[in-house]
Amino acid sequence: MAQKRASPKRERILDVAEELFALHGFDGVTIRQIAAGAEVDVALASYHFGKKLELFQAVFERRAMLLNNSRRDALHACQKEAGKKGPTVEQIIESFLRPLELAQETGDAGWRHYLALVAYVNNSPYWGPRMMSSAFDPLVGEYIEALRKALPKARDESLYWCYHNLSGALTLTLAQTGRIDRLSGGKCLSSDFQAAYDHMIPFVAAGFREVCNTP
Amino acid sequence: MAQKRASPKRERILDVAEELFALHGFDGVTIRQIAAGAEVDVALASYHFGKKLELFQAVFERRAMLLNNSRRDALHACQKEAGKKGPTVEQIIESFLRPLELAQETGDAGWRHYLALVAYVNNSPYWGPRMMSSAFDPLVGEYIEALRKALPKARDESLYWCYHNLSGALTLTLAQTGRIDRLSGGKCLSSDFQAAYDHMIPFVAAGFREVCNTP
DNA sequence: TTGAAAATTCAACAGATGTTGAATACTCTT
DNA sequence: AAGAGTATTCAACATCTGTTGAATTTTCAA
Repeated sequence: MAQKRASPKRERILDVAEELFALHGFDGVTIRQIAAGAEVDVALASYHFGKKLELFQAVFERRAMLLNNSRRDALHACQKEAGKKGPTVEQIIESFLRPLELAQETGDAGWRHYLALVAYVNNSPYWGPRMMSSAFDPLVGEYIEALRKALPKARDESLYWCYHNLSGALTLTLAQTGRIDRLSGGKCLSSDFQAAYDHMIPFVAAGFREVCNTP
Repeated sequence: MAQKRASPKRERILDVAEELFALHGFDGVTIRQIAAGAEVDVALASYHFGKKLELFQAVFERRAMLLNNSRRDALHACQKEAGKKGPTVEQIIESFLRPLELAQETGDAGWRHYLALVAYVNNSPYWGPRMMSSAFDPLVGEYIEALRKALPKARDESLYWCYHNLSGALTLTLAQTGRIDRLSGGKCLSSDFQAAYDHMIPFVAAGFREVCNTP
């Protein structure tokens, strides 16, 4: 049943589920924990979303399109600005990463939780193939085409493996495990997405150039 | 109770648990599923390992020391060979990644499952801080010191963020989600660790140089 | 205000879950 | 072969799980 009236408890269920699924995964969270966190009866989750799996998908899809639109706008903007010769590798990667940071700047903790959930899904051999490709692959294809244009000598395999490295570095960042905090003795913070991207962009761009410019 | 006699069923429990935990995570696997997979009674897991959490830890620790030793040998070997000036960034990263590949060459599927489990743990905001640092951080510290010596101009933050990028790219590789297979239309295979490292080593080395040579 | 539709709660189910204590089978030393 | 120690199974528990149908409350247009 589609919602007909504003139902704040419905949103609270999504918010709490988002946070808990990101932290413990699909099987590590019970409907009762979500209901308790949202201060809501257990049955309400089923009423609004049906099965547990459908709630999980609803959480995943709620912000997926917003994120895709934000990224697509950033990519097209830098393509328009670069003109006929096309954007540089740095500009393309920047347009891939910075939208994630803007989402954080709103101060909304929900986006932080959501990105950790995407990291969980993307890194999972079970959920990854089931949920990532339909939601994100089309836009990723656009990015890879843009990168191919910026790196004309690149072989296909090199391009995909390089994107894989970018995706991995990004995924571990979004997961916010706090491991770098301890490893660096507090010099680096998992919560500091801006610092992460400031270092990731030149790192990844240099990697692409090294691997994709030398056939 | 420590095992006093050779008990093949005990090993089978560890093998099956390794595979299932890697695929579905700690909460996504039941003791009964593990017992069924190992063709063993449910109670046997408790008899050998105690609580479910202790079984999980036993699986995680079984190969941790073997992996650490293999990596430490590789690092020390390339340090010895390089002499006083120390190994290059490529050599250090090679000694970090190639042992993972050798573990696969034995043909033992167990190592493949184990590495996917490490990826799951490392990417988890819940398990990462609890299990990774005690098992792997000491050796990671050695690697970072070696990298610092090879990149004398590097600031601490740069060094840690670059290692974070390396760790992320590696983690997604170990997870073997098969996403790159679909994305590349079969040109790249998640199961091909050698191809992954062949591209990852120059990619990451170039990234380190770019970020850590320009203060 | 009334009444219907939507939102929410209540109560309960059937099945699955981790764990345990007692019972049985196995293995090896003497 | 006897027997002690180990490995394994059997049977059962209390608790928790997702889900559902009925009852109740809230919302809002007429």
